[in-house]
Parts: sequence; structure tokens; C-alpha cells
Amino acid sequence: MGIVKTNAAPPPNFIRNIIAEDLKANKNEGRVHTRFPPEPNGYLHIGHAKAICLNFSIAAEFDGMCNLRFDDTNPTKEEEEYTESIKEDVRWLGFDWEDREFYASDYFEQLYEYAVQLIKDGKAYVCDLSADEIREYRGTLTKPGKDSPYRTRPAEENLDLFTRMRAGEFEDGSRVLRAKIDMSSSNLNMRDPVIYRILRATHHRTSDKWCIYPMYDFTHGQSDSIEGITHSICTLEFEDHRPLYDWFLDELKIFHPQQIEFARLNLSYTVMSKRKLLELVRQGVATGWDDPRMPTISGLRRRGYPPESIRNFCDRIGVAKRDSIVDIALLEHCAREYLNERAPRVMGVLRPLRVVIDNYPENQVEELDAPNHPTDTGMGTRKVPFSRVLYIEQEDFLEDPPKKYYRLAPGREVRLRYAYFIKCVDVVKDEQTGEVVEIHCTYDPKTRGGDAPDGRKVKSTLHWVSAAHALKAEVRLYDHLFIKANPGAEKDGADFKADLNPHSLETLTSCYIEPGLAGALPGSRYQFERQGYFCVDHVDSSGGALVFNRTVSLRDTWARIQKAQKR
RNA sequence: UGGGGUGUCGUCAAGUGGUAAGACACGGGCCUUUGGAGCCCGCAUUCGGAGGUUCGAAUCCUCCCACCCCAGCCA
Repeated sequence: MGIVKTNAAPPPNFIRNIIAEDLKANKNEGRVHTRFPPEPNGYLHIGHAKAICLNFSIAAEFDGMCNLRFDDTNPTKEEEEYTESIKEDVRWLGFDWEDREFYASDYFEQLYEYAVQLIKDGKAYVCDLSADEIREYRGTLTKPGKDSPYRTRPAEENLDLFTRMRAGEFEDGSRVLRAKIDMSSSNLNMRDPVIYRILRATHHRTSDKWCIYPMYDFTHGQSDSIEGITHSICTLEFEDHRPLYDWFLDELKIFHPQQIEFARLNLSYTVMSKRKLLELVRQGVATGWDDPRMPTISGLRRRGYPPESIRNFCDRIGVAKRDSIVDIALLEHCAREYLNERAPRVMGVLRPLRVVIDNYPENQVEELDAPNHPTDTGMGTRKVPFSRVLYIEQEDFLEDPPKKYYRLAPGREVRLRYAYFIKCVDVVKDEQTGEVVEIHCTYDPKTRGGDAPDGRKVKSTLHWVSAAHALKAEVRLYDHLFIKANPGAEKDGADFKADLNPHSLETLTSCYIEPGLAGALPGSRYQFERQGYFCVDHVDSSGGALVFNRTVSLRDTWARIQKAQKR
């Protein structure tokens, strides 16, 4: 079957309903066969993930199959690099197309034969009009087009010309093969569409074998037909093309898949078109397709999103026909939900503040026990070293705390997670700037492990790290790529890049993490307690130098309280 | 102003003539050695609008309005 066992059955949607009905009516002898048909001209993004999950999970649900097929009909835009990345991404998402890896270019010979068949049937003709002329003859949305003077060429002449097009006798763009349909159709796709063009470009798979290439519209439906696809699921913009695909299939008298269209995914605070994504990459706004701020699969992977969380997201957003923008908060929620269960807990201080425990013996080091997960005891425990000099988070100490601030302040006692209660007794400031550079505390030896035998409570628990033992690390904090939910949508013709978030990346280079993280594997994911989920960057972590990408922060109630207080 | 689509909570989205699921977000409470997690509660008298049919309409009919897609030898 070729499908990874994923979540429970995804929720129903109109496409599944249609297929269920078809099955009930024994259409296609009860066979369900889908396909994911990317063009290898860019990297996959989360919108593609929606299509991938839909096609593969439908196949799984109805005991069918799902093919991977590259729609590689335009050699000027397509590259090997892209097909490799696409395969990697689909695999990483957890899907398996087994031996059904196909290319539209596999069908070039067959497609050529189909074209010949159309010519012989008087349903296609070679047109000598230039591109500009074809555009003129096409008419407009409100005005019908007019027939090409070459429309009435006899079949034998068309056949001869088409053969010679293939043989390379004519210049690029000098002639074209067109379907003979209806120049006055209200559907522009039916106004004698071009189905073959002369194009001398080296194809990444067929090399220089061809100098004519079929158009997508002449390729897609027939490729589905050849593969026996029962349900061709695609996005809304192809709804207008369906009559054309139907026309080809009917004229050619070949197996007729059923096309069903759904709305593509839009996510708030990002962009999803390959064109825009490519622009961000080319102009260096993003460091590459796999920049962790990108909505690409490779970007999300590098950011630390587990594939399970993406699949779950795709199940939850539903499938429908209306244009919509899904709140990116749902994606983030899916990551938190999965990671909360699976990510080992660890302590890391992002913006260190030095803490000296005055009454702790100078050279003493204790190895304290810390569970790797608050509820899943199966994840075991680890030792964390504690000593006289520690680092805590700068924001966890305030000399003059506002109302509802529970953390450390002069004279106040808090708990260091898995360690001791400490009380702040002194503050050292920079004489020039007045900035707090170090604080002094005392600890209560009787609170080892974090509980006071006398039952006294503290209002907060802080994460920490032993200065002498901590590892230095770089941490990259990410925020939404754009400051607008729908970038570039405010005013007409506005450049979407005007809405870029200037603070989408914050790099922290002097973070301290607990020593147990030494040798953490690239791609491994942790929760830094009280901070968020982090993933070891597999590109920039090298040798002993660890670089962490923040996947998502934890929900931050304190931040919300602060926001409310400001208002 | 041609054709094809779509309009249900802040955001997604079920619902297909029997009286508005669910999720995220948001608000409140409980609990807590992560201000995390978890648990509980609240959150559309109303389905783009106006008429009509019906005992009964988000669902059927009529008209209107808004938004999206199409004039590549791109996919």
C-alpha cells in the first residue's frame, strides 16, 4: 500500500465524500488511485504538504495507491536539484510511493502519438502565428477570439509539419501545434490552446532528445489517464481547465480520471507562492530554501517541526473550496502538542545573569537528579551539576518588580528547578550603566531537590545552569517572516516584501546550556524548560559548536499579563 | 461589463429541509517543582443581504451584494 501509518482517520471532507460515493457505486471497479504531481521547479512548502497528505491519506483510507509524478514539461525551469529535494521532503513527511515514481517526460513519446492522433482526426493543427499574434487572435474575456488563418490546414500538411517540428527543421517559437476547439468559447482555455511548442532546451531527464515539448494542459490529464489515476485532485485554479482535459480525454478515447479541485493553503504571516519564495531566496532575504523562517518543508524541518506535527496540521485544517488563510498559530499549536509529549526537557539560559550563592562551599559540586520529562517517567532522569556560581535568565530577576511578577527580586525567595530555594541578598551593578551584572543569593541546604521540609512555598521556579560546567551555545530565535497576516495585500500592487518582519531572526551567541547536551545530534529536539522547543541546527552545528533553532516558544502567560498591564 | 468558483464564530471548518459539531485563538477558574502541561467553564437565537416556498430553511426558489481565478508558446 505504501503508506506510513499516520494519525487516526483524518476528518471527512467533500473529496473523501465523493470518493466514498464513487466506491458505493462501484466506479472504477472499486479502485482508488491518486497521485501527487509536483513540478520540479522549486522546493516543496507546507501548501504542498496539504496536497501530499490529502492524496496519500486518501489512498491509505480507501486501500488504494498514490503515485509520485513529476510534471516536468518545461525544461527551462526544471532542475534535478528540485526533484531530489522533493523526494526527500515527501519521504521525510512519512510517505512512500514505493516503485511508482513517474515523470511526465516518461510519456513524451506517447504524448506525441496522442498529438498525431488528434491531427489525423482533424482536431489539431500547426499554427504559424507568432506568440503576439496568437494573443491578439485569442480575443479577451469579453470578446470572442478569431480563427487562425492556419486553422484549416489539411491533416496531411499538419502531420508533415508536426513531424518536421520534431525533427528540428524549424526555429524555436516559429510554429506551434494547437488543438482545434472553439475560438469563441467563453472559456479561454478552449480557444484553440497551444499543445506543443518548439523549444531547444536540455531536459534534466531526456537531455536533447526533444526539441518540442508538450504543454502542461496537454500533459497532465493524459498522464493521469496513463497511470490509471481514478481521482485527480488539484487546486482551484485548474477548475477552468477541466473542460479542456475532458475534451482531450474524450477525443483521444482514453481512460478518464475524475478531477476534483480544492483550495490551496494560505498561512498567516507568510507567503506561499513558489515565485515569492524563490524571490526571497534569490534576493538573499532568506538564507536559502531551508531557511528556518521559510514555510518550505526543508525550512520547517530545519526549524525543528516534526513531520508528525505537520501531518496533524494538514488533517486539522480541513479541505474545502473556499479561499482562506489559516492562522499560523494552529501550526505552532501542532508543534507544541507533539513536542510537549516527546521532547526531553533540558535547561538552557539564553541571556545569562551571573548568580553567586554566597553560602555555598567554594569548590563543591553536586550532581542533582533531573527527570527528562515531567510526566513520562519512561524517559528517565539525568544528572545536572550544581555549584556556587550559576547563570539564570536575565529576565528572571528584577530589582523593582511590578505587580504579579513572581520571579527573583531583592529579598525574595524562589526555587531553582530540581535544586534549591535561593534568596536574593545583594545586587551588583555596572557603575557606568547601572545595569545589573551579578546578583548574590543564599541557598537553603534543606531544600535540596526543590521542596522545603517546613512546607513553605515559593511563587516561582527558575531554570539555571552551573557556570563552571555549562556549555556555550548559539541560539536562533525566530519570529514570523512578515508583520502582516496577509503580506502585500493591503494596497494594490504593493510589494509583499514591504511587509517583511525586520525582527524575524534574533541570534544569541552567548547562551549557556547544561553539559549533558554535549554531542547532541543534529536535528535532535529538546524543550529548554520555561523557554520553548529547540532543535540542533544540522547545517551550522559543527565540531563541538552547538547551534539551536527555536522551533516555537512555550505559551507565555507572563507575557500576556504584561501586555494586558500595558493596556 | 464573458466564463468558472466561493460566501456558516476573530481564524479554519462540519452541516445537504427538523431547529448551528469540532479545532485554533480569546476570556475565566482549578491544579502545578516549567507563569509549561493538564483539567473545567464560557465563546454564532444565527449561517453575505433581501424577498419567497414550507408546520419547519444555513440547507429549496428568486433577485441582489462581496470576494477569488482565467486573456503564458508557465505549471
